[in-house]
Amino acid sequence: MSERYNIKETEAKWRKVWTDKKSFEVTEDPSKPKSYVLAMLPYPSGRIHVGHVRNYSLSDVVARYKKAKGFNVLNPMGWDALGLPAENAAMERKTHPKDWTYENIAQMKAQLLSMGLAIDWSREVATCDPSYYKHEQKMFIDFYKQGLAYRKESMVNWDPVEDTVLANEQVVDGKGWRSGAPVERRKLYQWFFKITEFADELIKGLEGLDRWPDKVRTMQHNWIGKSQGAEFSFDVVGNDEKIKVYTTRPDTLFGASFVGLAADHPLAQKLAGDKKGYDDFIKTCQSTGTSEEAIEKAEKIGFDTGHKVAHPFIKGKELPIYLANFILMDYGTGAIFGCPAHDQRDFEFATKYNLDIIPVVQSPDNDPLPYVGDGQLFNSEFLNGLNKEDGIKAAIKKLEELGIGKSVTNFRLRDWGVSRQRYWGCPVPFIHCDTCGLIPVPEDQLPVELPYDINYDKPGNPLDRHPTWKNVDCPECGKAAQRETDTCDTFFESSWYFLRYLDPENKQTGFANEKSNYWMPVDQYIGGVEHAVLHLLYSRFFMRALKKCGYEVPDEPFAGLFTQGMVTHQVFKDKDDKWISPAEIEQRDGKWVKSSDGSPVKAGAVTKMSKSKKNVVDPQDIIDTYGADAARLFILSDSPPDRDLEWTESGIEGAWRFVNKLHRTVIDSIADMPAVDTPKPASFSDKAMELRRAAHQTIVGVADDIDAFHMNKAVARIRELSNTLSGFKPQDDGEKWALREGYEALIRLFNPMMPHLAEELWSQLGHKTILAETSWPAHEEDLLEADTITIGVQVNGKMRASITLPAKASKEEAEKIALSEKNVQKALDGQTIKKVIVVPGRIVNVVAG
RNA sequence: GCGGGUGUGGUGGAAUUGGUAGACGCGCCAGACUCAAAAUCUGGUGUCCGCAAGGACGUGUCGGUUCAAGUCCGACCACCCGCACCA
Repeated sequence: MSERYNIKETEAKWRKVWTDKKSFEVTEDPSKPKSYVLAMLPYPSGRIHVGHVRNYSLSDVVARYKKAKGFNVLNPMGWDALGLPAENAAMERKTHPKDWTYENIAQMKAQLLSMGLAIDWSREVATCDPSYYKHEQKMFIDFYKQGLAYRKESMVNWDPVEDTVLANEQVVDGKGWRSGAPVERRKLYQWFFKITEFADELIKGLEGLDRWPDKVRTMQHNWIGKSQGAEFSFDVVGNDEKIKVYTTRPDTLFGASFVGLAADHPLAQKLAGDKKGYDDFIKTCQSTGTSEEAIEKAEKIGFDTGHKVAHPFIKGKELPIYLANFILMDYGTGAIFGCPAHDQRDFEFATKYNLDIIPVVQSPDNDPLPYVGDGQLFNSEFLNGLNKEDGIKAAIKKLEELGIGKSVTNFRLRDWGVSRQRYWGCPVPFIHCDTCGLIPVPEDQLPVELPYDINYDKPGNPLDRHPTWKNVDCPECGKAAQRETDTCDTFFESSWYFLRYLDPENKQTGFANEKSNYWMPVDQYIGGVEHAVLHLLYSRFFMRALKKCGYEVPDEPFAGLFTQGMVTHQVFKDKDDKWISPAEIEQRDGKWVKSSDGSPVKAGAVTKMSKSKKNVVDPQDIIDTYGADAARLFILSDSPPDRDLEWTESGIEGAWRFVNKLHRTVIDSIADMPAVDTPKPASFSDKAMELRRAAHQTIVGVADDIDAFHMNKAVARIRELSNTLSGFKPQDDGEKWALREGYEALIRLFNPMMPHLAEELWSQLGHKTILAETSWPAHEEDLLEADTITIGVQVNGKMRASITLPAKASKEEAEKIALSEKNVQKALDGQTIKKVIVVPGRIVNVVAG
């Protein structure tokens, strides 16, 4: 009987071996194909969560697998260390964002190390380090010089009590999360990156990303939201003002019954500022959140300015001008014409304010209004009889002839607002001088470092009220000037970090071009689907922007992308209807009760892990109890990686049992195996051949599954082969040899998932090499085909029997065997056979009647 | 509101992309070992009828195409996620 597997000691032993041998540290090697495997870098919150374990288990499988397949694999790790949570923690716990962050990094690094990841830690970066953000300050200035960074006024959520800008997530039910005061919308001067300059290129680039999930490409496509339409101006009746509108449906212009302006449209104040109720209306609009969701969901309200515009096509017709809360100043021109008969929102608005609803498009199926589909135009003078497409063209042509409009391409994509009025971010490297204006910080004065001595006693931005930090001499004229106190959105850091890994020693100039040329683009990027748009789009924008500034980078940063699903867990409530952690409960007689006092517990839905619902599992507890291999295995089993994974106690226990069982059966089987490197026998028994086929088919199957990210299927195959091997009792030398061959293959196949156990067993089997430096097992082509197969036989499409026949049997043979089967005869019951369909290797279907 | 996704046994999920639905795992049931328990091992396990052989039903719902549909087409239903200052 073998000794029990000592997981803790063994796992630590092998991690030390990998570290000592620097197994995962790499350099550029042009003689080998490279593979840059990258997991999204974590935010250092303090503890790793199960989502991290899933992410890094996946990237580790890919990294180890690719390495075994002969690739020069780079798999780095770093810390997305700037951001809001550090400041919240600092305020709550009277600590400093920097101290809090670095403590968290130390803790989380220890946790990640315990997972046994094949990471090149020599390249580790933390984005809060001035040696990191120095480079982005340089980039920021480069962007500015190329016209890719600029300042303009923009709307923010403003907390009037805290005197600060609020993130959308800090707005709860329209109120500041801390102060509880109703949130206002305010305009502020802010920095923007001109992502819209590349809108078209970013759409076109999506076509080439064939190793990205379709859904992410679709989401980005829709996010950029290219639309073709017309822009034209209405004359305001009674004064010289013009209102420029954007529309994708100029063909419905004869159905227009009003013109709508965004509440913050430049003309709004002028047209309606003196009217009764205007201030209240603006206030109501400002109390709505700034998120698109909040605006779209809010009840559609309007304000009649009392002014009118002239219809450009219909002489003498005038349309009322309304302010409306559903019109976005950021999209199009911030003004629309409303055609209630053919637009859902306009329809609701017109119904509410009793405006005309004039149908001009005939629905072929007489659909009810509003009808947004294609159809023949009517009530539309020169457009009558045309369809939508031709109508749009004709309407634009007319607008052009009248000299009031033109065809335009519009994007939903807005420029990226990067200003944050917070401390724990990369300082925007600019100086405001009363004489010289806005001046970039000279390169030799970079980085602009964050001051350490700050306080959170007062509301607002700590940089803004710091006694000395913002005082600086103007680099141009030398007079007293002030630093920009805005910091950057933390998406800035994550937009280029994968370049920073490529040249870790070079702290001065960022990334060297030769090195980035070797490693870029990232071959396999892995992370949460929640980044489908922002982070992944910003990174794509960055490559193009950097290129424009002369940096040598590819257009597309990530050649392959995989987005993993969330990790979920069941939620529970105690007898007082309060959320209760799964760690505090247990099952007794099939019912959930609180462990401490046996009181009843209600089981709820399976949802995303969240602290507030207390359904969070700490992976460190799991690793400490079951070991890293079991944790990794569980998370890779069962659920396909792109779908949500439900965390269950029984699941992790099952994985742990398998780890132990593998260890036990391999150790117990050593006695049945020949010594390591025993030459292959000349011949094998049928039983041995069957075993060898199973092993070789599994080698190919697991590789295919990993290539396709079907880790759950790869694990299932490994378990199948393990079951086959553990039930095999060898009788002769050939069978013994086949058993060793099978186990050695098995160990190499599960090495990417359970690397500690694999190394241990590999060494127990007598190998002096380590698996981290051992190749993927080779397969023999002629062992991939079975010699007999079993296929089904249908009669009139219903399964009636299954037959076993040689794999190479002809159609005729298959038909003959099928028809002679007694259940087939019975099902035929003397009917005439009309047709027999034979799909070789698949099925026989007898059609009779 | 807009956009995206998912739906198969008690349960997580397989199904070579139109060809034996339920691989593999979890759970459950029975048995072996044990004074007992744990661990481990063996067998069973979609539902209904049947002692069995076997039969009927079965992939969210309804309809269609096909020799053959979880897979293709049409219409619905339910749930989940994202929406630009969370990372």
